[in-house]
Amino acid sequence: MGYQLELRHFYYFLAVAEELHFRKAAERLCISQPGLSRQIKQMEDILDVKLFIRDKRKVSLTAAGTYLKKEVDYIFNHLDFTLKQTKLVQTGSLGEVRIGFLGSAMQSVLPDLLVKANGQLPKIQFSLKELANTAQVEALEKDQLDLGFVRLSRVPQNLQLKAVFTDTFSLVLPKGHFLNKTNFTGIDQVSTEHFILFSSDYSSLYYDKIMSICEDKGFTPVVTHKSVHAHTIFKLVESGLGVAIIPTSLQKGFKMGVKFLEIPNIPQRAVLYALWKKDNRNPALQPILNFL
Amino acid sequence: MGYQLELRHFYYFLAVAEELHFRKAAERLCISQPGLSRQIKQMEDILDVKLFIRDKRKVSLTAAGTYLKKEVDYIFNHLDFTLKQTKLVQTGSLGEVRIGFLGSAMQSVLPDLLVKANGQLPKIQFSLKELANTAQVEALEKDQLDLGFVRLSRVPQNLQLKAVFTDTFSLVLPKGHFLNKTNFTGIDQVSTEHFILFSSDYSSLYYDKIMSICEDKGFTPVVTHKSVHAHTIFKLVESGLGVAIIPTSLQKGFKMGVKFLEIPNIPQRAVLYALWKKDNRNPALQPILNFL
DNA sequence: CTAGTTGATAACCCATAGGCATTATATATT
DNA sequence: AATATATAATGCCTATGGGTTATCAACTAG
Repeated sequence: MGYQLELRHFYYFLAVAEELHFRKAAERLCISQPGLSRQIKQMEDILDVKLFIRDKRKVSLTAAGTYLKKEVDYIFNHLDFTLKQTKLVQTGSLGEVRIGFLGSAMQSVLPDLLVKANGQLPKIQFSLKELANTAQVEALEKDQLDLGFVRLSRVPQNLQLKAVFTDTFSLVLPKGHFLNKTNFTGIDQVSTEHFILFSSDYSSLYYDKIMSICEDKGFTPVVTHKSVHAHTIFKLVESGLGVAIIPTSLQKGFKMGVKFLEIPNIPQRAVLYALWKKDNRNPALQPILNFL
Repeated sequence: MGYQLELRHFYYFLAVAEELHFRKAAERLCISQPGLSRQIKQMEDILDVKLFIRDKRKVSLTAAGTYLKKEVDYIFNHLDFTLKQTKLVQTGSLGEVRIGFLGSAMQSVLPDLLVKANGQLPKIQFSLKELANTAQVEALEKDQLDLGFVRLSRVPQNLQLKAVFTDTFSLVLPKGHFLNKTNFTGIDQVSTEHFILFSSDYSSLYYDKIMSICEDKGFTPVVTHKSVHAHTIFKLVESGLGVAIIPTSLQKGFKMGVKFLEIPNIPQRAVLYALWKKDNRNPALQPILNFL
C-alpha cells in the first residue's frame, strides 16, 4: 500500500502490452518473469484498473489498457524528445524538427524548404525520414515526427493538412514509343497498354487518382506491376514492360531511357500536403510552418 | 552509474524549480533536504545537463532547466489526465461503441438511442455501419462490431438477442391504386398483383414473414422484383411494377408517389432486435444496452 | 567576528525491486 | 484418463539504493 507509480511501471506495461506475453516481455526487459508479474499487478492496484486479461493461455489488453498504451506511447516519445531537446538547449543549438516525407516530396518542396530554413534559422536542425503515408500519420500521433509530407485527403481530427504543391500528371513511355509531344492528345491512346503504378498501400489517394484519370476516359487500365520507387517504375517502363502515370515533377533528376508527356485536359492533380499535429509542443515547428 | 530516470526525479525537479529553494522544496515533498539534493544531482548526471545554478545564496533555473520545467509540467498534466481517463474507460463512461444496423433501424430506434446516449454519456462515441443481417452476425463474432440491429429470430449461441421495436406491416401501393383507407379490408384484395420484396439474403426472416402473411390469406404472391433499399422498392411501386409489404415505420422520411395502408387483422409483426456478443469485452457497451 | 543562512557530503538504515524455486492452471499429447 | 508442456502467480530471500541524521563548507547580515 501507499506505493507510487514510477516510470519503470510504464516501461514494463508497454513491454507486456506489445509482447502480450509476460515471459517474453520479461526477457526483453532483462528481468525475471515473476518480478515483471508483480510490478504489473502493483501498477493495476495503484491505478485500481485492470490493464490485462490473463485468460486461458493468452494475455490481452482490456479497453482501459488499450487506451493507456496509446497515451503512454505518446507520452514516452514526447518525453524522449523533450530530454534530447533539453540537452540541445544547453549547448545552444536549440531546435530540431523531425520530418517524414514521401520520396516525391524530395523533388522540390522539401529541398526548397530546407534551404530557406537553413538560411534564416540556422539553429534549427532537421532529421529526415522517408516514410509511407500511413506510417507518417502514426508517427505524428505518437510524437515521433513533427511534420510530414503526404498524399492523403483525409486524416484524423487532431492532425492538420495543408496543400503545399499541386502538380499535373504525366505519362511515362519508353524512348521508342510511337507517341510524342505532337501526336499525343489523350490518355485513351494507351488504353490497351499495360500499366505500372505506385502501390496502393504506399499511397492509396494517388492510386485512386490514376484509376479515375483512366476511367474518365472510358477504360480500366491493366495494372501489371506496382512499385514504391519512381526509379523502379522508370526502369520497368524503359524495359518495355508497360507505361506509367506519375506526378509531372517526379521526372526531375532522372536520366533514363524514358520520355514524359504531360497529360492534357484532365482535372486531376497530384497534391502534396504538409501534415502536422495541431497541438504539437515543439517550438521549432511554428517558424518552419511559416515557410510553407 | 547506470541509473535510470524515474518519475520521482521529475516530481522533485518540479518542486525545486517552483520553490527555487532546496529546503522548502524538500519540506513540500516531505523528504529531507540532503536526499533531495542527491536526487537532483543524480538527475543532472543522468541527463548530462545542468538544470539549476546554485549561486551564492540563491538557486535559479538554467535555460535548459526552464525548457524542461515547461515540458514536464505539460507531461505531468497529460499523464494525470490520462490516468483519470483510463479509469473512466474501465467503468464504461468513456469509449467507443461500434454499431451495425439495417437501414430500417435508422427510422426511429437508432436515432432515439443515439440521442439518449449522447445526452447521458456524452463521452461515448459511436461508429455506425449499415450492414445486412448476416454481415452483422459475422462482424459481431469477429469483434469488429459491439452491437447490431437486425431482423433475425435465430442466432449463434454466443450472441444475445433482444427485441427493441415491434412494428405492424403496411401495404405499399401506387398513388392511383383503387384501394384506399376505407375500402381496404385485407391483403387478399391484392392477391393477383405482382409483389416487390426485400431480398431474402438481406433479411430472410422478413421475407418469410411476408410470405406467411399471404399464405395465411390463402395465396402465394408472385414476386417479380427484389431489392435491399426501401427507396428502390417505393420507386418500383410508384412506377406501377407491383405492390409491396413493408414494416409500417419505414414510410417515415419518404415523399414519393405511393400510399401506405396498414394491414389489419394479421398476427405477424416486424420485430427489430438488438444483437450483441454475450462476452463482449467493451465496457462502454453495457451502459448503452441499458438504454434499450 | 559571530550567528544564521544556504546546499553538499558522509555514514548508516531499511524498504523494496528483482531473483530463484515452486505452485496453480490450462492446453496439447499420449 | 494420464502425462507433458506451457503459461502466470506466489513465497521467500537478498542487496541495491533512496532516505535518514549529523556534519561540513560557503556565504551574508549585523
